[in-house]
Amino acid sequence: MGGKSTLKDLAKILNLSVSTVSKAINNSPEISDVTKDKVRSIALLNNYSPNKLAQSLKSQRTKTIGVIIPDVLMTFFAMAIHGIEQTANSYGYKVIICLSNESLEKEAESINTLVNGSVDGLIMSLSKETQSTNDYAHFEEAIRYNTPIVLFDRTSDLLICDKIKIDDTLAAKEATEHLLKIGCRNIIFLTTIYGTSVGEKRRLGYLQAIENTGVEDTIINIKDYAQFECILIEALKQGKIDGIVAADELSAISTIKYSIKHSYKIPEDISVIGFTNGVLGENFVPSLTVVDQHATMQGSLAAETLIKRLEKKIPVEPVHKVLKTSIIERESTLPLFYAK
Amino acid sequence: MGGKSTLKDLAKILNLSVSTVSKAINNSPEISDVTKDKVRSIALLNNYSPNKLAQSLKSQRTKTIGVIIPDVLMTFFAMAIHGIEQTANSYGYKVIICLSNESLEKEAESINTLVNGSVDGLIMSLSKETQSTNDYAHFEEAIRYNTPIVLFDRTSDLLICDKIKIDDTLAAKEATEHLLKIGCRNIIFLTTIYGTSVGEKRRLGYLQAIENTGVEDTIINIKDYAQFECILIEALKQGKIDGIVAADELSAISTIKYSIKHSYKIPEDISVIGFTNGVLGENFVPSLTVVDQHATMQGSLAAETLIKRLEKKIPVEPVHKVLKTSIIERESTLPLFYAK
DNA sequence: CTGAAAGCGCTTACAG
DNA sequence: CTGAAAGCGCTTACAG
Repeated sequence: MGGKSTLKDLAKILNLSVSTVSKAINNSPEISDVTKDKVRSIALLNNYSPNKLAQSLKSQRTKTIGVIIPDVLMTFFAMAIHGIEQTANSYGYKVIICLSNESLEKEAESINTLVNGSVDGLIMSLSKETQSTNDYAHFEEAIRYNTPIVLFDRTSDLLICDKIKIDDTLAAKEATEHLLKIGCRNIIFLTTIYGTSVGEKRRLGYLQAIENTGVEDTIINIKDYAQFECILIEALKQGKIDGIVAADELSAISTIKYSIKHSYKIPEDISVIGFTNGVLGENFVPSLTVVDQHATMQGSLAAETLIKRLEKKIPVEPVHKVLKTSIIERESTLPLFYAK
Repeated sequence: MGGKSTLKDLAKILNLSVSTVSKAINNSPEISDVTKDKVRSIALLNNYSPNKLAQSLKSQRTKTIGVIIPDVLMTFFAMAIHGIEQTANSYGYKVIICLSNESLEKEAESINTLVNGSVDGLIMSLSKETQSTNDYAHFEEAIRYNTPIVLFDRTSDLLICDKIKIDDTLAAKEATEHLLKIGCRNIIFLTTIYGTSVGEKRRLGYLQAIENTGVEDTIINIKDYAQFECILIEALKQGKIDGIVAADELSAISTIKYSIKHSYKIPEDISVIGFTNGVLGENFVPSLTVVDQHATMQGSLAAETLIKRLEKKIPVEPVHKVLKTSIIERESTLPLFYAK
């Protein structure tokens, strides 16, 4: 009644000491059942609930995990958040979210504000800038505070910590091989996420796949969506492209969109495969064949790993989990039995 | 060096009292410049940064705001988060995110865990279940704790607090009128968010728009996406539908997708208008004409309002801000000059 | 079985 | 200008 009640308030009402009340509420075996009952009913009556801040200060644990990701608007990260949140909650943990907006500085700020008492641990996917400059000085703070970090998706070999990811090289290799299998012979790799670890590895996988197949390698790197159409169409004019591996969801969709606009038929003329199993690709016409990176699962595993680490339920060596990706065949690629 | 340093640590090193060190660090005028300098250099050397938990316990302010939304995967909410996060950060606030998953129970849990010390205030958009059962008992806890709440988008008249929203009725009316203007005469309203305040209001706006125009009202309410195609096509067969107002982004896209699949031409046969200006509608072919609800702006305003409320920079009467929506004309509706 | 005391890390009114 | 003391709300080792 009228604001939050504290242990002190209850103690006064009950004519007991704060310690006794505390123990009663925490069901300590030290306390008699009679007292426990009395305390509990008064606690209920006064809607008592312990102050989390005070508990955290005492226990040095917040039961909160910090999540720092580049962007909520990318389907992949929205799905990952979903997984993190669900799993964290099931273990009784809350989630604080910070967005780096692909900026190293904001990533650093986020680490610094979270690390000092606000969270027990961190789940991160690195910003573009961090990955391209390879500058990890801003992680020092987290290390000094002994705050465990779990990296997912966009990870780095220079950071020693738990990691959840997919084998991007292998995934892109398989995606490219899928195009080869259905008969594509002029396959290009298109990326708008150049500079990220995953973009780089996917490029590598593409190159590995076409090695010794006689397919020539063409990498298209688009920095600005404003020039997407122009660059893509120019490339399509060069050779008779029949397959495109796009490094993320939106660029795959854009590829299809502009190709169709310029009278290329998808998948008859060009088969397109993308990354991330999101609503965008699922609902597009033609629907997008994608490499499923199991975003929700990555998030969920990251949360589980972090929590087990915090609760010391896993061995000290860093966890390095690599999820198997799978290809979801949809309409943007020729079906296998069509194979020329 | 080796873990976090506290005021006590610094005091010991400096041979000063904890109080003096605290004041020096907070640049209190009570302290001499010489001492301040000494304290600061030692603080820097030991990477001292104050423990947020302890500060919060003392000041009874966490500088954190809790956000409870139904779903991150809906573009609208992802955009809103983006706005909230950005604005909150610019004011030096952190953001804790909880997802209700459209469930009243989870919404209640989130309120309860956040309200007790973890956050200074709450930004919420109500879950479907909360809105359809009209049960607000779980808000009691927030009220008792005197935690200010700002509601956005999915609000309720039964809750007295700050609110940021759009005029959904008017927006749907304008959307429908847009279809009328381009010549549509058989317009249906399609919704998958029946039971939410916004869904209901949009339905009303549609009805208002067609009143006295001779257009017959047809409401299609789809509960399960598995039946979307079937229900939609059945409806299209009934009459010669030439316009569809869809209550959200995904249902608009699905409408277009299945219509095209069944050989209807968009927009030549049917013009489709949806809600939310997201990547999905923007990149679809044909691109989607939408009512822009200014999701990011709603989030940003919600954050600003909450923070001003917390810092007592606005009058006590609840803020009720209604954003003007705008229609973004794209390819899924006939252009105006085509009007029959 | 109950309570007084110390302490988590900080701030601030009060003395000196 | 500096410091001792109290307190934010809790927990827990120690006495009784």
